[in-house]
Amino acid sequence: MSGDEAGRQEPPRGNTLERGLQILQAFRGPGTALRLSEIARRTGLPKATVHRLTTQLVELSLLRRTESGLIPDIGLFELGELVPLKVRLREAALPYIQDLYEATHETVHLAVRDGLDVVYVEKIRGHRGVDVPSRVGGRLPLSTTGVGKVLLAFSEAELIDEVLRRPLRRLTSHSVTDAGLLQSELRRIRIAGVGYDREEASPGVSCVAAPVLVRNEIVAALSISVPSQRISNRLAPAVRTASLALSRVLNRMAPFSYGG
Amino acid sequence: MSGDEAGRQEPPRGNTLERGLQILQAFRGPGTALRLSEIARRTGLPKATVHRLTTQLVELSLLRRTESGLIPDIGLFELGELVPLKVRLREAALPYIQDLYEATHETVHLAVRDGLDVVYVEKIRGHRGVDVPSRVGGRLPLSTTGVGKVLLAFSEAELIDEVLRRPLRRLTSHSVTDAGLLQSELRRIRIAGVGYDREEASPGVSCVAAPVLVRNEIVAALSISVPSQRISNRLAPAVRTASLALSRVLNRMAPFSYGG
DNA sequence: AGGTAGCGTCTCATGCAGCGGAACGCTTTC
DNA sequence: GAAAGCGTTCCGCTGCATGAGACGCTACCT
Repeated sequence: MSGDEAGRQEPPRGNTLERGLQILQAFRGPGTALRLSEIARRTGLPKATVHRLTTQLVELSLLRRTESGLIPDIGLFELGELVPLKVRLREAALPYIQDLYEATHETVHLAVRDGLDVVYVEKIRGHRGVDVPSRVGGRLPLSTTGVGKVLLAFSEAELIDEVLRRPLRRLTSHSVTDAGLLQSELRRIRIAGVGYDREEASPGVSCVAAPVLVRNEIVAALSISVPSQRISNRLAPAVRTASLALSRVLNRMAPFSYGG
Repeated sequence: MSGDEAGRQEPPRGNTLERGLQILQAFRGPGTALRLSEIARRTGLPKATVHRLTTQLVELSLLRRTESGLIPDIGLFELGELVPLKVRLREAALPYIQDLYEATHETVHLAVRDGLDVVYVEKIRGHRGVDVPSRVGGRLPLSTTGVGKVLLAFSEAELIDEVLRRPLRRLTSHSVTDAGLLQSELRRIRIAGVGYDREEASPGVSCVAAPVLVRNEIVAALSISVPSQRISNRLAPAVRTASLALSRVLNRMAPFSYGG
């Protein structure tokens, strides 16, 4: 008999949509352009299948062929801009983000929570701003960033417990990995209305973050990231002012229109 | 016209990916949240099919159910941020866009060409900036906007002819609809290195645009939009400066990395 | 009350389109 | 010349997508 005792293989779930998505998500890893075989490797799909599906995706303008492989194309970008979470929230927040940038000339972030992750919605940077490794559309654990800790601090106790129960991931040597420490820090954040990140996500970079609350529910967080030596106590009031102003504006909008 | 082959009406091509995309694209129209029946109407797909596919899309985090209908969800946003055209180009351009904003405090646009359309890649706005109806990810005809005319002016003669051959769309009473007029304006743009839009896309709004050229090929355009009464001759040099600086930076990057 | 229109959901027989192992032709590398 | 990697194509099997239609529900009319 053939030794297929492993039974490892997924029962062939013929879900075309899911497979198409798998292929697109393969581009989340390192590298910009991927060759067909590389996609097959990352997704675990047979080469012939990847070939067929990518051909379709190219026709739909979601992927594009270049000499160095396939890359996500403009159609995918247009789809992404249909998401109210992104569009509406960003639109409302942008003027306040600009104020913040102009007052400090540092890198500004706008982020929301999804599951146990921070997802960055906007990132504004000038020439002088530090280039933190965050990416719009990228994810990081809640416990390792300024915005993450703020988003967590104002969430329901349930979610906080969930995070504390799990092992805390470490991005730098300064990352908080002790549950007790994190817990007391969350308490401090709730009182102060501001959270800090001291090189916990990226070496040499500190940041100050504040919550955006709508009807007492947290919907987003704003932050400023600076090289640690440039940290100053005039940053917190600036971030706090912006987050309060944005909160006030969002209160007047319909909840679903910003993705809540 | 008669060159069309017999296949007049699409026989039911069982292309799941295409249908999934159709459903997502239904959200391009007016309205944020769509009910299932409305999606069926817009796409022309049977209700049962839409039901099945939307269920899958929800599982994949591309759509989300709300009480007022389905809306695009965070997963779709994340996919959109995988597109180098958006990410790389934006990343490189952002500092210069910020300079431009800070110098003028007006609404700044970054756009590229796709086919015969302008596609907006970035839009930065403060409190004072006019709220033009453009949307990031949105499309407008090349001939009706400042960025569009600049993108066209520096394209191959082939493309220009193609546009001139077709009827020119009109967005306001000031829109250029005469091919001869447009042609001479394109010539002026090529000489001056700057293009103008005098209420041709939106009533009361004028704008100044400049090309971003890499190795003598146009890859994008920058613009500033202002209420017509605020138009001033110090805008053109500012836009020109930014576009030249950005061009210089992009020259040092690999072509495919910004979607070229 | 009934009547109607709209909504989302679920079923199920049918057949066709997705499936993927395998073979192919090509280039590059050793 | 062999081997390894690439993208492409073939083709028979079958499992899944398909969509008409029934169903239950709510809302809003008579």
